[in-house]
Amino acid sequence: MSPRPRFENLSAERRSELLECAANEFAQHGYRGASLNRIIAGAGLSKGVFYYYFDDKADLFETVVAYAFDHVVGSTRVDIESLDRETFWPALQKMYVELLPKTHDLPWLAGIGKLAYQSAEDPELEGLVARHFFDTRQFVMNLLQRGRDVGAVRDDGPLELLVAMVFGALEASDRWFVETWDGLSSQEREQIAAIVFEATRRMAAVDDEGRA
Amino acid sequence: MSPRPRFENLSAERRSELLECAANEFAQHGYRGASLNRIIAGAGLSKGVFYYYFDDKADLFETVVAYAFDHVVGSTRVDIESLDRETFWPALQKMYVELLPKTHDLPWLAGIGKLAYQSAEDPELEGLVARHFFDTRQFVMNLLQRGRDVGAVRDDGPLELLVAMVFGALEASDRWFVETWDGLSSQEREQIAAIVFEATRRMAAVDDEGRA
DNA sequence: AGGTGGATAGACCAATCGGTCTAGATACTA
DNA sequence: TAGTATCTAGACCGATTGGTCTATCCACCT
Repeated sequence: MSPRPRFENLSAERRSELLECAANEFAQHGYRGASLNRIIAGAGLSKGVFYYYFDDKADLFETVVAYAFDHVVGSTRVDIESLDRETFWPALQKMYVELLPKTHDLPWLAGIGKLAYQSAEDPELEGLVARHFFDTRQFVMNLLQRGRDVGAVRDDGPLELLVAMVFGALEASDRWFVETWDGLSSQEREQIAAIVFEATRRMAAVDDEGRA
Repeated sequence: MSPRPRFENLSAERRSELLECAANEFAQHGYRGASLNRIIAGAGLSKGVFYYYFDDKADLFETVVAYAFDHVVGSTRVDIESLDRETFWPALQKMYVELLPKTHDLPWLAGIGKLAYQSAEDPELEGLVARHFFDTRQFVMNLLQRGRDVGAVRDDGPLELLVAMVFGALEASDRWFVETWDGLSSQEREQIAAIVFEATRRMAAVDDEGRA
């Protein structure tokens, strides 16, 4: 009865086709606005087969969110404890530039991330996406807390606020990047990515680090 | 036949009740996800009276957006040309702290702003909200461009990118503020508002200004 | 050949969607 | 009192929604 094990039996292509088709629909129209019928038709499935693999719309949404989060957090591994005052920001920069191309290759990723963020408050979805969202948020919180402990991150305000602002700025830059990506040379991309990171660091770093 | 003049005849209470009810619904569920029936019922109107005052859902949405934008831009007047290197950031700070309480009193404001932002790409809504959105964006662009001209704003990247990041960070901080507002003393509010502004300024200011 | 369970297709359902239309209430004018 | 314009109410419409159910097909086993 549980849909997930069944779904794993599907061929990887059909799985990812459905998931990315759904991700696009969700990213474009939001959870409620997304049409399940459109997703199913778009992925070339019949009603029957969809409901054979999934319980309902919410189940699909959770799977999509998990799929998206796996793409991101699955590719970022950092040993927080090993970071110190000197290595903190360079390590984050490395993480950022490695992660950035993904948001272009998988343009729905940013959309789903934003959607998970805002739908964390939707009562109908509460608890479904909460875990994934909470995990990621917790990871970033731990990261910045470590930054504070080693004296690399400012500590003159609530940590949650700082996390929110960093997320917000990076999300906005991602959106800009996705729109502009094709018109940029790889050289420009690197250059601008450096600017984005540096600007974000200025916002979050302690005063001493605020200078280049 | 045009709905706007008629709508102006309604009592101010019923007008704002409908508009804010609609704003909440739109902010929560997005344009497509918002239920017109729910809005109408929530505002205590009948189908007939609604369609007597409005053409359709899109018309209502545009009115709501205009209502929200008026609240914001109507209360901010700044003579861009008069800003110079010394007065630039202080003037913006004054603007910010005056604007901030509004996002608490009118919590749907931030939601509508974000919605207008993202629905500017929805083909069905194109042109409807575009003007309001474009005007505001243009205003901020002009503002930061002036900042560049007088040497107060960094100019090592695309201006659009900088605007996007500033918007993103401030929007995120707004969201945090709305959630946390009630638990803060007015003293804490001022203090944190100062931190938020200072962090944002660090991101956008030229290096010399990055220091307190 | 007959049986069994995984997989698939699509007709079908009640509920809801945005939107239309008619009937009537109210109020002012002639 | 009859007429007219401004409102208000809600029944009603076709389309679409998320979701159910039955029939069939196919592979494998005996």
